[in-house]
Amino acid sequence: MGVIERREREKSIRRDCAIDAALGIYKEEGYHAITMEKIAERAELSRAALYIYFKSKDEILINAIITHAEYFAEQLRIIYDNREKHKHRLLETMWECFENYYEKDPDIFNLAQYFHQNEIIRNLPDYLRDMLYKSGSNVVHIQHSIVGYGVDEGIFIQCDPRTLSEVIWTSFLGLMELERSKYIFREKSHFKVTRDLAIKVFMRGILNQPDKN
Amino acid sequence: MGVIERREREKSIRRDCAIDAALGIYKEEGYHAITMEKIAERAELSRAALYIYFKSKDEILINAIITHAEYFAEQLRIIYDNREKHKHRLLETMWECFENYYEKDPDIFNLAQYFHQNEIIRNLPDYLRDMLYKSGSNVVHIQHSIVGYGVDEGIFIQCDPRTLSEVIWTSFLGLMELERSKYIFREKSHFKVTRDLAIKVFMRGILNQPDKN
Amino acid sequence: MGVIERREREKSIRRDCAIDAALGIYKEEGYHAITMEKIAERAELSRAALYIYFKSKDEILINAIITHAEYFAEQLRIIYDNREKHKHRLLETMWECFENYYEKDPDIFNLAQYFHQNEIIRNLPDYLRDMLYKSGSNVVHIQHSIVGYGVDEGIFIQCDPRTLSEVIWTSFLGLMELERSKYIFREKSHFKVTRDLAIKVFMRGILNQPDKN
Amino acid sequence: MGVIERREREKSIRRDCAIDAALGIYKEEGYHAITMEKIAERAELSRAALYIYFKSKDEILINAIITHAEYFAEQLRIIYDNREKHKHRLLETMWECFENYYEKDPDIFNLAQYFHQNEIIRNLPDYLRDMLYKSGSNVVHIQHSIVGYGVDEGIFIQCDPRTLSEVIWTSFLGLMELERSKYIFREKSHFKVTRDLAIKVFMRGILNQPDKN
DNA sequence: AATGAATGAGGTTTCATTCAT
DNA sequence: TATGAATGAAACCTCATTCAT
Repeated sequence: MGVIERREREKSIRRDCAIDAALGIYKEEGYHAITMEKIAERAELSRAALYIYFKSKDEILINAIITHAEYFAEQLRIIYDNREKHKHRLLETMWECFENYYEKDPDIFNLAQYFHQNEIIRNLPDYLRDMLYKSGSNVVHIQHSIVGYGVDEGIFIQCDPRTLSEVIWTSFLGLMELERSKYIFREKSHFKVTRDLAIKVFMRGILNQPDKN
Repeated sequence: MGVIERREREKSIRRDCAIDAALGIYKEEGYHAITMEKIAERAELSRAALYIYFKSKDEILINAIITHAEYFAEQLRIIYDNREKHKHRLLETMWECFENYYEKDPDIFNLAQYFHQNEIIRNLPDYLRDMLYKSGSNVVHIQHSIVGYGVDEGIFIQCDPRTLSEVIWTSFLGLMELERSKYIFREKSHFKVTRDLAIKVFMRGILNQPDKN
Repeated sequence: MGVIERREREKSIRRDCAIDAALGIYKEEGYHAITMEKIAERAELSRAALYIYFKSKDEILINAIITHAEYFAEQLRIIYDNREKHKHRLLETMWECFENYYEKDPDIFNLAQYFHQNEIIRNLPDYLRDMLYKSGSNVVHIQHSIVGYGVDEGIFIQCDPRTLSEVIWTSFLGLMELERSKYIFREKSHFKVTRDLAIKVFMRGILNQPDKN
Repeated sequence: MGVIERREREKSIRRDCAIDAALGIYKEEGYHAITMEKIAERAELSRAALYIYFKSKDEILINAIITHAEYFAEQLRIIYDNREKHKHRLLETMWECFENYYEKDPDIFNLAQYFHQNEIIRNLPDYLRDMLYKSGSNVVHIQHSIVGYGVDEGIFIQCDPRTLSEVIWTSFLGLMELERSKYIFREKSHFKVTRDLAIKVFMRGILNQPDKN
């Protein structure tokens, strides 16, 4: 038993190695540069060995995304569990959580967005699509719960909580996309300024009594 | 003379054909599926002929984006020129313009966002990067002007117009990114609902006297 | 008649233009870089127009070589015609002629050698091979005559004049090949020194009474 | 261990196969006809497999040249090591060595000359240029040593040995170039006659006391 | 006579994946 | 379990040449 367990653990370590390798490449050289050869090299494995742990290249990437999403879901759950405590700063707390998620690993965040595009998903085999879907649903579900609480408590404006949840997420996404395309449009230093204004505007729009804040 | 003119027109038509073909493929099969062979086939040209009209595959795509951006800039300019008339619905008018831009060809919009990513731009030859940059700057410039007007007139909250312009654009971008990843998260019909709430929230946050609207 | 003549002359000028263009490219960028497009551009003609004056790309190049060879043959003929005068410096005079030929246009000289390679010639259509052959024979023939005179007069060592003619030519060729590959083996400044020693050695080997010189 | 060794040997064999294939094509169809597809076909490998063993097409050819040059350098070294023994026939011995080198594989010899041309080298990546350069330098260096010995011992005429070494090499090169272009100018059978005269003339020019020989 | 447009054929290289060992 | 070797399939791009006008 001990042997089997150890093996399982080793296997799991190797999987993580490969996932990290893939992300490292994404970070340094971009999506196009992720090749099985490079992943293998970084993970100190042979290319063929990767296929022992993963069925395909996409599976590696999807796993990277899911791992990250799980962390995100956890953080959101913590907020929900302590919702009473966060009552007076619910929106800010959510944003901070989003930003943590992003900042923990901006590359993986972007990779996730990349994969969530229609085009990519369409060409995925079913089982990977399902993995992605489940992981995404989970996150969405907790977000809904938090926003639902905010609406119920009269913290947010009165509306359908699922929809509002999407709007909040949306406003964050847009900011990140701006950040992503910063190269072409704007100097980097300006980003924080834009972010701050975005939050301000947003709070004004969503909170029931923005003045109070 | 007539001959030269006709030739120019034909040439222009063929260029457009190629661009359309590329977009068609993007629409149906996604970015990765765009190959010179497929473009050629759709445009009813040989692969080699494409290289008469464009120096490279990227040039085709960049041209698609720029053409579209020019249309967008034009629409924005019209708004600016008639800013007095739009005074009472300035934010809505901008949003409608954004949506028109998006809806005129959602694929090209997405393609543009795709190309604006750091990773992609980094690997573009200088002359294409410049084309993209100029086209982008132009749009941004007009947006700034409109928002500047809104701030000056006290329609929008008091703040730096360039920053606010970015925030507005950002909020739209996020919505579009949600739309893009709709496949995984949500049923399509829900999009409009989310959109409407987003606008409402946003107007509340940006307009000086949201009640009046 | 005048019209026809003028046309002929114009045609001839255009041909020369194309030939010059091809050589210019060879000089500046090397054999691989010679493309019909570049030739056309330099000759201020369209690519298609080149095919009015020449049946193929090779024909242009072969013509370049032949034109140059004719000049060479002429110079050799002048030496032969004045052989009595050159009696006391016959070998030097020949070498000087070779060097003039080379220096007039080193690139075309090298191009000629290039084309004279088995591989290239084998793939030439018959009519071009014949042109090359005739032009080459002509040069060889005059060289033979000069060397024959040198042998008859006892200036050169006693041997078959055709063979000796080849040996002389050979010794020159080798030097040029060294020059051609100078990049890899040697600093340029050293070339003249090598040349001078080569001539000295050679005169010692060929002349009947080298001391006298 | 045995496994690793065997693998190494097999790998080496495959590399040689590819090199041989390339040379075979060069021999039969000329430089321009060398394509990766043909090499692969002859070496009974896939095109992609070639890229396991070599980084590029040029690398295959350069390797062919270097392998051959190493053999040449070895032969020259043997002469140098036994220089005392060869004292009375030093020049002839060198020539014989040159001819062996040439005859062992005339095609590779010609290919080497081809690559040593300025134009070709200019477009080579640095690491290949260096390989070529090192291999060439090595050969040149040993030649210099031998000729240096000949000059010191008073066998050759008194002069700078490096320069004389180049002159000797040059005279051989020229003969080979004649051979290469034999197709156009002369019947093959005549080559030996020319060669013999060339050597005779050359010995007369270079040796201190040609009569003695 | 002249040309813009078009193309067929071919070139090098890349990469995810498989398989024998 | 692990891997070195191998490959099929595809991608982008080039160029000499032809043809309709």
